[in-house]
This record gives sequence, structure tokens and C-alpha cells, in this order.
Amino acid sequence: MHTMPVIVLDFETTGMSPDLGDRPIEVGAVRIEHDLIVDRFQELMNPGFTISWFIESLTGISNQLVAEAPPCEEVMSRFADWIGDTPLVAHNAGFDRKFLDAELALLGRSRENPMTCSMLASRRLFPESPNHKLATLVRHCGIFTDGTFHRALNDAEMTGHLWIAMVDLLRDRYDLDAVPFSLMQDLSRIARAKADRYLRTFAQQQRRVSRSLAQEESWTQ
DNA sequence: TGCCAGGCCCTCTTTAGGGCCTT
Repeated sequence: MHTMPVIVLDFETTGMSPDLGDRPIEVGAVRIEHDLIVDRFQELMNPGFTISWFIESLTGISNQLVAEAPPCEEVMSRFADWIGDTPLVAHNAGFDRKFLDAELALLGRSRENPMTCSMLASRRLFPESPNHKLATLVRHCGIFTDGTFHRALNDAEMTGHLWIAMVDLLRDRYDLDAVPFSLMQDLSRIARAKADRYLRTFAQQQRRVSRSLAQEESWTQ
């Protein structure tokens, strides 16, 4: 079985939008290969201004901590090198994508990586979950947690396990050989009501392709 | 001074509104 590597990332930030001047204060990420977390990235960074009391208490990241950290540019440059062109995942990816792209733009770089959203996928795959907040899904899926939320590496790690659980579920439910990243992207985009039919059609096509490959192989032997 | 996100997605929809998610 061959599964494309993905990087699951999470930012803690000074607020909701880089358009309002907000910047990241921590990035955490895990690299997943073959359903396993094989590498991790975590760094605090200094946004260059005072962070609010609300963010300090939400994340536990204090002004003193970020004052001792390297500036955003330095950390984001290392992070951009680390992710390379690996496909990216985040929970409510629109949020993290805005910050990633804004910081890359400040470095004169741009994102080539495809990126998709674990929250949108989870709405299709776990419609029975009470809601689709990360903490609720972690409980819903029985994912191990030490109870720490709103720290970048913890959240990335839990989102990583959620991603693995969703890929597993798709493989089991639809009897798939492999779950390509593009399938997860499609799943996040199509209407929830059409998801099941789409996945069944995909699985049929995948079986047809693997049958004809097996047939070709038997002819060439 | 006061205000400021934004994309998804459902529905009592599409000439719109409001809840969900992320910090």
C-alpha cells in the first residue's frame, strides 16, 4: 500500500486575521507517512508587538515567551524549508492558509503545496459528531490526548491522528487500496449529500483500474 | 471613535441570513 506523505500543521496567532495585522506566535506540524507520524516541527516566534491578554490565556503563550523567541521571518523561513512541497492539512484550513500565505509573502516566497481541510472532511465522514471542533472530534474518535489544546504541536498532532482515522475509515468503508490526497480534497469540496455516492464511484473506478493492471501484468508474464 | 475575518453550508435559499470553525 502506498500513501502519499502529508504534513498537518497548526498556527497559534495573535488574532483572527493577517488582514487586521495579526501574525503567528507558534507553529506546530507533524509529517505523516503510511499512517504514522514520522517527524515533527514546533517553534515559538516573536510577532514584534504585544499579544493580548485573551490570546495569552487561550494559549498559555505569554509575552515573555515570545519576546525570547526568534522573529516570525526566521521561523517561517525554516518552516517553509521543512514542509517543502508536501501536501498540507489543517483543521479549518482556510484560517491557517491565510497566515501561512501572508508570512510566505513577507519572505518573498509562495506556497505551491496543495492544502486541504480536516474539518470539512470530518463533516462528511462524521456527520453524527455533536460538532466538528477539534476537541470534540478527538473525543468522538477516541484519539489519545493529554488534555492540552491551543498549543500548535498538540493540535497538529491530534489533527494528524484525526486525519489518519479518516483515511482508515475511508479505506475500510469503501474497500480502497489507497486514499490519495486528491480524494480528500474532493471530499472537502463536494456537497455532503453527494459524498457517499462520489466515494462509491471512486472505489469502483479504483477496483477497475487495479483489475486491468493485474490483467496486463498476467499478459506480460 | 468605533469598527474591523471569511469561507463553508444549511435552509423557512438562490434578489439571504445566520451558525460553524479557526485565534
